[in-house]
This record gives sequence, C-alpha cells and structure tokens, in this order.
Amino acid sequence: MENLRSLFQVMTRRFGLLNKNCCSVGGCDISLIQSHILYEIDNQHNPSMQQIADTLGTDITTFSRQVQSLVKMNLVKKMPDPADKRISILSLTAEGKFIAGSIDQQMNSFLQEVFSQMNEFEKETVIRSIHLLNNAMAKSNACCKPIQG
Amino acid sequence: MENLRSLFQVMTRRFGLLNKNCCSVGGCDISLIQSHILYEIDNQHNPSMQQIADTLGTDITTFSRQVQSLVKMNLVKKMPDPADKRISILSLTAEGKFIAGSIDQQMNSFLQEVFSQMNEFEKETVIRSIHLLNNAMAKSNACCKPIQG
DNA sequence: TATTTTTACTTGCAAAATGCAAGTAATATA
DNA sequence: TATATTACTTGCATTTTGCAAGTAAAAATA
Repeated sequence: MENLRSLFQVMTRRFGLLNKNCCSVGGCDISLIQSHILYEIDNQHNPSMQQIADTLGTDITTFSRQVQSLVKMNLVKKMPDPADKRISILSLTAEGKFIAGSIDQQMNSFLQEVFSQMNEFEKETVIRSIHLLNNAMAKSNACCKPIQG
Repeated sequence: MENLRSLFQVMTRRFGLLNKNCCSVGGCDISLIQSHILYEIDNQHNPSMQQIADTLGTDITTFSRQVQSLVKMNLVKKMPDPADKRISILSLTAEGKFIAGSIDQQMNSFLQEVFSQMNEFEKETVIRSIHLLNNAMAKSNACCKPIQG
C-alpha cells in the first residue's frame, strides 16, 4: 500500500496553512491557537478549562495564560462553576462569538471553494470519507486521543 | 450543507495530536516542527532552505535556526549549491534518515490501526477521497497554498 | 470529624520559538 | 559597471512553552 502518512501529511499541512492564514477579523488579530480555543469553547457545552486544554492537547499552564489574554481581549468569559468552585466554566462574549463566527465563515467559504473543484458525487464521497475517518480515529485506542497514552 | 470546517477541524486536530505525540526515537527527542522538516527534506528532491521553509509556511529566519540545530544534532547536512553559491541544499545524514524513517514507520502503523477499523471498501474510498481532496486543494487558488496570497 | 489526597487551576522562571530589522555574499539586471 | 534582487544569517525583543511549585476547593480516608 502507498504511504498513508504522506497522504495525510499533505492534507493536514494544507488545512493547517489555511487555518494559519485565517483569519484576522476587522483588525482583531487572532493567533492560530487562539482561534482553536474560540472554536472549542463555542462547540463544547459549558466546558471547563481542563476540558478544552485536553481537547487541544495543550499544557494547562500554557492554556491558562492563553485564556487570560483572550479574557483581556474581551472575547472569552470565565465563570466559576457554582457546583465546584475549583472549576472555571468558559464561554464566549458577544464579541468572541462574532469573531468565532466570522472565522468559521471564512474557513467554510475557503473549503467551499476547494470542494467546488469536484463534482457532486465526489463531494459526497469525500465528506462521507472524512466522517468515516473521524469515527475510526475516535475508536482507535493506539492514537489520536487528546490525552497522550 | 453541514459545517465542513468542523469536520476538517476534528480530523486535522486528531492527526496533529498523533504527529505531536510521535515520535521520540531511541532517546533522540524530535520536536513537531523538526519532524516536519526531516520529512520534507526526505521527500523533496535536493531542496533548498527557502523551498522547505515555504512548504512548511515557516519564516525563513526561524527556519534557518531550526536547521542549524538539526545540523548540530547531526541529522541534516547543508551543502552549497555548486551552480548558485547563495543556495544551501539540504539533505539527511544517515542518522537523519534513520530517524525520519522510524517516525514514518510509527505514523504509518498508527494509521494502519485506524484504517483497521474499516472494511476494504471503506478503506479504498477514504484513500481515494484524500487524494481527491489534495488535488482539489492544490488546484484551488483561494487557499491552502504554502505561500500566503 | 479530622486528616490526607486529589483535582483544578495559577504563578515563577528559564528555555525555546518567533519574526522583524539589518546585515552579508552571490547572482541577475539595467 | 552600478543597481537590484535573492538566499540566507545574526541581533534583538517579544511571545510561547512547560516544568516546578504554589493556592484553594473537593473528595477520600482514617
């Protein structure tokens, strides 16, 4: 079989570059990591610091400081969990939501453009394939888990 | 259509984590960026500094220093291009080849494990799909190019 | 209930990574 | 021959990183 890794390496590099060049929103410059943090806060339900840090595979101390700067930028809110005061629940401010949404739009329109190179059948196949992959990776226990085993 | 971005975000995050946790080889600790550099040097034909830096989307000054440390670690060799003495051609040393190969093996065996979750038809479909994607991204001019437009 | 352990996070610090500005040397162009 | 461009390197200041060591709250244990 051909080299699977190089296939993935090329794909993720390209997507990574897309992510990297994406997306300053009206003068508000967001780093790659910050955009990932915004994305995860937006997509998880009342996530704690630890949860997001784990998802992103970031050290909690680094993450703590990243969140601090996002709070200063008024994009993220930190609320103590009423049931457990050790935990900080993260959420996006209105401005944070706007930025996250705007990045999402830009990324999606870039992806639309990529998919526009394909016919309808190919599109569907590719999307179904990525679902398959994501499921397989989720099931696999040797790798790809947020927390290193 | 569903949110394409989150589909890709999940996939590339998982593969990125795999890459990140990969791969210390016999006590020789290689950072994520370094493993990418080794990979690209191994896969391009007599690449120059600038070429690899562009491929990886890394600033040339940062890249220059990364290469310096890889040279110190005796993994990479730098040879002046006989035809143009400004250019440095990069190559792997024997040790560098060994390390790069070893990382490649680890990554591939992880990926094999992921694909083992699928049946033969699914496997082929997924692989074909990634090829399709890579081609589409290569053709697209709005995004995904090594050099920011 | 009192004590210990664990969890969730924060801060100190030192090392590494980053990128702009400013350099050098070689080549291409006018 | 003079000028511009290219390919890289170094200086420096900033940012990012992660381990060690802290705090405070909750859970587990005695």
